[in-house]
Amino acid sequence: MKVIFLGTPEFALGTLEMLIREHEVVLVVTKPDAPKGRGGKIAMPCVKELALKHGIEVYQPASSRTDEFYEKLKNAGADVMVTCAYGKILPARVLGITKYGCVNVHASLLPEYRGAAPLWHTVIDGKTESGITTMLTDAGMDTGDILLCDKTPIGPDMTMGELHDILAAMGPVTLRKTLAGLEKGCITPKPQDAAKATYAPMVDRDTGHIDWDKSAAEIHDLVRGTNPFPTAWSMLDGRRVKIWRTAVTDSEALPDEPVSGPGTCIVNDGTLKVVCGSGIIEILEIQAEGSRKMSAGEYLNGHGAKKFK
RNA sequence: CGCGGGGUAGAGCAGCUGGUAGCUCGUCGGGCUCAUAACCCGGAGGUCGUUGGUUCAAAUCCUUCCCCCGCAA
Repeated sequence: MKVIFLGTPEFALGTLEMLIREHEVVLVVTKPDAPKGRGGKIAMPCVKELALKHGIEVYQPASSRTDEFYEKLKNAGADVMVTCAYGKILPARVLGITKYGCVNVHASLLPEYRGAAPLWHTVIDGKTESGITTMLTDAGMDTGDILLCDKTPIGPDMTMGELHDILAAMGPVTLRKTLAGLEKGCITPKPQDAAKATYAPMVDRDTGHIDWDKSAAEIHDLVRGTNPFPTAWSMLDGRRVKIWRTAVTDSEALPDEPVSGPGTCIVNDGTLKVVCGSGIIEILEIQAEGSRKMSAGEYLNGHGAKKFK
């Protein structure tokens, strides 16, 4: 099939690769180049790099609501549009310009976790299962009819980054089946059960701010759900630290003396544990500002640890 | 030039109002012990990121470059 691909970040890479290999990608639409990283150097989306490597035309509009956008996509003469983490909403009139409509590859089990950041929220909420859902894009936010869905389990210590990689690899597989099914006409789109819908808003720095009043399990889920970005963080004795990896301790090994509430550190034998609203969490990997990430043991060799705030 | 912190023994840090370096962990040897990742004693290990300069003397002040990181976008 002739395909227009709309996507931006790394998550979309595998899917685009599959399309290039097995279909004819006539146009790649991605976000404009933007300042990135320290120093604010301008960088192109990685989807663009891949497209250019294969000599595919790249279109980077600032807005999708213009006539130019509409004309551009319509004139590409594609059979289907595929979106995968594009990052912009498509106006309804654009959705109808291709024979098979617009297929979205979404990283959650719809109708759960509609929206921009399903990967993060799935892990942060402590879910034990996720997957890839392909759907027919409609005017709403991930509200279209479901085509296919593949599931994958989430381990108790899996990070958002790990889930990202798993689902990024599953995306092309599910999409391949979806496109084949659409072509043969053997897929029946199923409406979503709106009553079960949940929403996954964008994550930012503040998403990773640890609230020590929460339970050890909730904090553990936040830590892995924000790893490697935006990373869970807290203030430890007045300095900002990122918490990279944690473990929920099963024992209630409280010290003899009474502790002064959530956030209190328990340092023992090169291990760093923290009292939470309920339960105790062990910090395995930590990073102070201006320093690289290190094990709790290494950190304790050079720093003290009294109280998180 | 977006703002800022930092590069000192294998690891993490202190020293930085100038006088050839110290702490915790690890490591090596010895001791104690029924035993130990515990404890005691002792040792090895650093051209203090790089360049140039100031000075009788620089890890410590100024300068060049390289690298790491936090924040902001």
